[in-house]
Amino acid sequence: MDEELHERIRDAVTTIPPGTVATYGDIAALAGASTPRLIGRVLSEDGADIPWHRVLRANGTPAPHLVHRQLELLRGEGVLADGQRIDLRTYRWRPE
DNA sequence: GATCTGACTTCGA
DNA sequence: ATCGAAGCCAGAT
Repeated sequence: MDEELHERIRDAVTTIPPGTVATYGDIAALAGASTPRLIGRVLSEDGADIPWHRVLRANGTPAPHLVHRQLELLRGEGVLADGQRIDLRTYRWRPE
């Protein structure tokens, strides 16, 4: 069922605690997605009711068009970005 | 149906 | 550090 994967991705993103961030690859692996691309696609479709701003790219930088928005939202949660890149080793969410 | 596009990642040069 | 190519999924044209 594709819908299950869809919801699983949303669930994984929603599971990210505040003040923490995760990469697309992490969400993909966590949700069982075969490719991180699905994460971005799902967020663009249903990323309205979930903390999509806690999802960053592999190098710690948000998407090009959302970079400004991301940094602002994250800043409000206590996640300070070093200029344009976020310290993944500091803020990266790790599932227990 | 085929083609393009898009919140991506990873490797090699 | 920068660039290009390949792999991958779903929706839109």
